[in-house]
Amino acid sequence: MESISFCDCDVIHEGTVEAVRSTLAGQDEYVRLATLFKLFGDPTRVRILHALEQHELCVCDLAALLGLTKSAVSHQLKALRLSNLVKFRKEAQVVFYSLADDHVKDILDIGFSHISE
Amino acid sequence: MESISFCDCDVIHEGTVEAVRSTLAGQDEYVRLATLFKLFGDPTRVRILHALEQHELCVCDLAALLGLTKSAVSHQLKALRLSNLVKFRKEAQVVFYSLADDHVKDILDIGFSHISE
DNA sequence: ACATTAGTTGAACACCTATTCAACAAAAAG
DNA sequence: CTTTTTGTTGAATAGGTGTTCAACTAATGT
Repeated sequence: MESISFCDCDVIHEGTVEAVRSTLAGQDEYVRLATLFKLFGDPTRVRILHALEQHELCVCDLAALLGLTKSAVSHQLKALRLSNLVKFRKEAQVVFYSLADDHVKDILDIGFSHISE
Repeated sequence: MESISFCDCDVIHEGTVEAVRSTLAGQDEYVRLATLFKLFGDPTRVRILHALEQHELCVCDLAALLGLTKSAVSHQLKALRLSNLVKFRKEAQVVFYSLADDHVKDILDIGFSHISE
């Protein structure tokens, strides 16, 4: 019993596992990747993002469009803002939100194309 | 006060909102979209998917590679299987998992390219 | 037959998350 | 100045999620 117990089983395909291991990224990268996709993993947020893909909108516009409270929209926009998926400009007391860059649209598009098959 | 209260505010840019509304998909589509992205929204699952992108692996391989129990891996693989993101073949008592199609790799790639900027 | 191993499963647990509510700041309008 | 409205925020609550644990099946080997 000299084997280091990485897991609860005798390892099977050692060569393959080591080959794959050398190609994997660090844990941090997967956390960042998951954090990104998690933002697309909520119906309300993808609706907000898809709406903003069409046109810049203020918080009230989004609330009216999606049937939500301003508070709910604002909370979600904060999450999207902190991850740099949306940007905003302030005009008087109205805050207009829009997509931060084309990457967001690309991710939405690839998702749409996947679910329609 | 004859206005229908879609939300807790007087609506602002009615024309824009209606224009955007006509381009949006049904709620079901956003739920499906979010369900898809949610599967990529967990560090363990994206590590599994990225490993399977390199080579097909059995449950023990994945457990050893990622430092997880077989149970934890199996639970995640079940979720990925039910959404048709991975497929499997059984050889004796060993179950080999691999990516279901190239779409999975495409989604991972676009995610990686987004976080590296 | 019996023991061992790969894999699955359901329940339990702790943790996270999305919406609601109430309170608040800031700008506009009266 | 006072009121109204957009927008943000923090606390609270309810629902969802990932891992662990124990029990189980199926296939292998002795």
